[in-house]
Amino acid sequence: MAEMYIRVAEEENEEPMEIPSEDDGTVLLSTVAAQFPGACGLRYRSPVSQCMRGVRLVEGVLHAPENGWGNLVYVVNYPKETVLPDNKRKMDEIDASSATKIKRGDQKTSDLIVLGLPWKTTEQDLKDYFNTFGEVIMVQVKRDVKTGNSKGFGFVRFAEWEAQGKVMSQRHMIDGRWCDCKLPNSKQGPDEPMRSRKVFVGRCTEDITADELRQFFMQYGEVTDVFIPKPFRAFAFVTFADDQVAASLCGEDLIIKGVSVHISNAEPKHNNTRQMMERAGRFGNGFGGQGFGGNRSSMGGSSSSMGNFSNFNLNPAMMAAAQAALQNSWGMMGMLAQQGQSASSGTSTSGTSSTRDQTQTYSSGNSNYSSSAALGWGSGTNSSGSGFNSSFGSSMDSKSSGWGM
DNA sequence: GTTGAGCGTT
Repeated sequence: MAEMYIRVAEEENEEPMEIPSEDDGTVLLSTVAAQFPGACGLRYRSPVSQCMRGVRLVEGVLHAPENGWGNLVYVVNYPKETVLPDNKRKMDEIDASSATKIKRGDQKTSDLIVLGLPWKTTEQDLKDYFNTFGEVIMVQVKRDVKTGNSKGFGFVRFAEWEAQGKVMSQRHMIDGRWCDCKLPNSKQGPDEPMRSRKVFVGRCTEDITADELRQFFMQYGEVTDVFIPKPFRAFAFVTFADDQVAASLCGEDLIIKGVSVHISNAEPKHNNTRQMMERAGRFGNGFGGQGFGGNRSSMGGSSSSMGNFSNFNLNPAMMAAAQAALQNSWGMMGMLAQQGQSASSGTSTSGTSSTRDQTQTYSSGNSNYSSSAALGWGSGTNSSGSGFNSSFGSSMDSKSSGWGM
């Protein structure tokens, strides 16, 4: 497709500016932001539905609607104003979010996790499938060491960034099942603590599909994930590329397909050791976002960390115990309720929902427990943390925040 | 009916 121009304006009935597309017919968000600083996306009024529609945005690349860009006027989206206590920080955040940080050229590919693979899928199958998107330089299917059975997920790596972007932007039918490709947890970029990119969407009705949610929320900014629990539970999660967008929606009641849904903060998912460690740390003793494992640079500072441990009544042995307890998702309750039972997993899939027809029992080395009390350190109640509030407000470096939702 | 699946033996 040849280069062309699309018409972009700040408001629907303002005079549009012509913005160049790329050779492949896409438009870079950075190109838009060059004319409209701070822009985070585009929307347009659908001639058919007369509703505003979001333009698909993937990895900083805007994709034309189904029938091409046409002659429509596209309206610039900006992150919604958020109420923050001090102005300076707000300015910083707006600067950082203006798409200027999307540089082309230094975009290296990384492994992508492929979730939902059929048990029978082999590495050769994966390679054959993904080769249609670009040069595949690595595939893996993760298998149980003992049995050799597939664990139902794998990894793929492309030579080209563009292929990676394309693959992450869609779902994949592989050997008869829908699969999702995402950045693995280990590769998720640094994120400030307490700044979730994900929102909780309450009061959903069953007829609202994942795709409709994505289409709807695109008007506010790039949507990177949509999750609808299965079976139906009247809520969903929507993840944005930009935490400001997520924050700006919290507390709102929005109307989707005539249904009033309520947007609020997504509580951290509560099954990850690192997350729970940090949580536990804050909860119990005001040790702050540092966490126990301490793989961050700021920790090896001058005032010895051992000194800290004794101050807070934590010695390495206790940490090891805590670590062990937190390895399973029942935490301390699990330690008390050590009667091994096996549990079989339910099934659900992100994106457009599908069914995992092959049932699987996820049993790990440490047994699963029957106790049913989920640990309640979700809502950051507790007071003891005078040290807590002070610690995360300002600029702690945060490699992996553990907020990795 | 308002808080989610699964994440890498190197």
